[in-house]
Amino acid sequence: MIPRLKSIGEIGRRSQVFNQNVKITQLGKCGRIEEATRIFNQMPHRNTVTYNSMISVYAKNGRISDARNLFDKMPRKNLVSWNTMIAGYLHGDKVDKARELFDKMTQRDDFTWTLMITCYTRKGDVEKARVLFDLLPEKKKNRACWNAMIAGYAKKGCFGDARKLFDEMEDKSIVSWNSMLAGYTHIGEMSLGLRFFEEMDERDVVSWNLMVDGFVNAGDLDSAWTFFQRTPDPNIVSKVTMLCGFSRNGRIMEARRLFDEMEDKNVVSWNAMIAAYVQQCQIDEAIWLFTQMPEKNAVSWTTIINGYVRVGKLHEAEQVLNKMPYKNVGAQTAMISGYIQNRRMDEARRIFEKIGTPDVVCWNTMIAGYAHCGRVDEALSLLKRMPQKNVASWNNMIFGYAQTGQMDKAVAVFEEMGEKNLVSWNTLISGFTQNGLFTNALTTFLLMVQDGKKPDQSTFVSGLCSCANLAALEIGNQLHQTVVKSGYANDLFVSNALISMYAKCGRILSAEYVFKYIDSVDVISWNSLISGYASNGNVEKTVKIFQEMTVKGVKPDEVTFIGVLSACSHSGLVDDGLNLFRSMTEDHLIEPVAEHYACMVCLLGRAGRLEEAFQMVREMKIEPTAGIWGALLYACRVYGNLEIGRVAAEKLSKLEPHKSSNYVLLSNLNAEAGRWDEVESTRILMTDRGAEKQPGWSWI
DNA sequence: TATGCGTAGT
Repeated sequence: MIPRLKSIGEIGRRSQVFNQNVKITQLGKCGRIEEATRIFNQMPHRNTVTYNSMISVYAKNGRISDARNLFDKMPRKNLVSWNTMIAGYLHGDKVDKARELFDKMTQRDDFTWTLMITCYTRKGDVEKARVLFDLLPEKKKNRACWNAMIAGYAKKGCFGDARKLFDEMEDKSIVSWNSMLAGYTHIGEMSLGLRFFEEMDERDVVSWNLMVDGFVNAGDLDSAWTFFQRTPDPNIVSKVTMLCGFSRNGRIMEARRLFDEMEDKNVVSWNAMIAAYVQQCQIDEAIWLFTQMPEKNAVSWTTIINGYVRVGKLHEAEQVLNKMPYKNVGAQTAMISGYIQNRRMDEARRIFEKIGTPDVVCWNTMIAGYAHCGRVDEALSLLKRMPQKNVASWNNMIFGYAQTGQMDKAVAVFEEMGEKNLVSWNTLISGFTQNGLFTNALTTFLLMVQDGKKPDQSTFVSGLCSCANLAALEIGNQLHQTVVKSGYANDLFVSNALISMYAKCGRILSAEYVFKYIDSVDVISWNSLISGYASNGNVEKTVKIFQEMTVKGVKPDEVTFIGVLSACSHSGLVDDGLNLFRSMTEDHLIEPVAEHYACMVCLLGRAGRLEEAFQMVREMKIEPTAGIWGALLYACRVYGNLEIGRVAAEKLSKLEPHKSSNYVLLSNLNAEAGRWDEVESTRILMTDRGAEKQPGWSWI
């Protein structure tokens, strides 16, 4: 009797453990980690599967350290426990940790190998993945390993290597075909993708989804929609893919219709819909959906925090973060970005320091924050502390140095870093351009192309801007041809840079030609053309285009007025200039900046109306810059006004103590007035301050 | 009932 009773108890206990294990896994799949944890903690008996399930739940929900703690303290590990922990590291992007466990294992199965290979391919390190693949004994090489390796190559765009393995593979599965297809669609090679898709022996819903996603990413929403509608049995992923396609193209109504028609909504589809509204800054609708959704996960909370950050409601974002049941790194990073966007670096830093193990995105956000506000030293000290840097970490540092004009250090970082991506090159090139090192910018452009990188919008804009400033028409022309060949001819930013380049190289008709062929011009296009005519000295055309712009309902901005006012100044149209200046402040409510004042001082000064110019400088709301005093001093020199000239020279000697031209102007002014003693003292002052006159250098 | 390969959401 007694043994039988005991065994019934045993059976009951086992089935209870079994059921609870299932429950833990199910809860984990819905992101209900707290409930899973509670069940786990309250279980009177646990077996190895219980621990493995709980580890997997933690790892897949971003709580990798909780997973590891459990792994370390569990009583009896089996091979699945080790594999699950490696899978956790794969999920959390921690290759080194995964490799550490992999190396410690005394026994490995096909799961172990596939996991480790995938760890490397996710990082794009196909070489290391291939080493493992080749090390793997033939009898353990199953389809999953092959597929992982093929997918690794394909995603990196190594179609040759992928195809070679694919052709070698004997028992191809639908996953093998889809892995190849994903390579094409991911890179945006949609014509190759389409050809491969048509060659496929069998297709499943994933194949169709890949095509839809590929077309969405390529911006071809019509084809995406066609493929979506042709999909035999669209699943939730198909619908979310299409929904995001609409959302990314601002077609929120169509996205919403798709969402409303979905009968099988899950947490991802809710999150996607919420994200769509966040992207449109329709935070109220996002919040409404958030309150309505049946299950929320970390992504839902993070999306809402991001939404509030986007519309500048930091206080609300803080409240959401406080209410969030388990604050993951992603959500805290969203909050950090919010503080950074509002220049509240100390608060950003406080949150950052509280996070136990910030991930690479979080570190990079912080570093980028410091770089953007010019606090490069703090950025650098974080970079040094960072356990694992990626390309973006280094890129942020390059950006920081470029921002603060330290191009030598930017170059040093660029040379020190290992793998460089397009952003690394672009950051360096635009850094050179912004710091006036135009030749370096163009040389780097060339090196980049030689390195096999394809220039993009940003590269072309920097390159063209450099040509503009160097008046390098020939290179500019070559760049224009490359722009057309690379398919950026319809890009607004590139077109604007082309207008500017042609205008500054004196080819105003070419500039106008580019302007005419832009689909929808923006204020920058108009400004480029206006400044182009202004700097070519054609005041009639400048004003005419300005009028055309206003007639077409484009609102001029401060740059527009710099162009128009400088044209007036060059042509001596004093009254027109004064009227425009008044219209700018009174009709267009544009607060004048230093450049506007410099134009006005120049305008009045050239006309000899020095008193008015001086009065304008004294009455300006902002601190006069060296450029403004310089313009005044120059005018005083021309008209021999010693009194105002001295004031201007005095200010200039404080603002630019090392610039020789300032002293030369004052000295010439004194000489014309016959004040030879002053001439001498100015020259002594100039030598004392170390301002050397450069031969052949003129103020203009 | 726990772990791997191809598709969706921050």
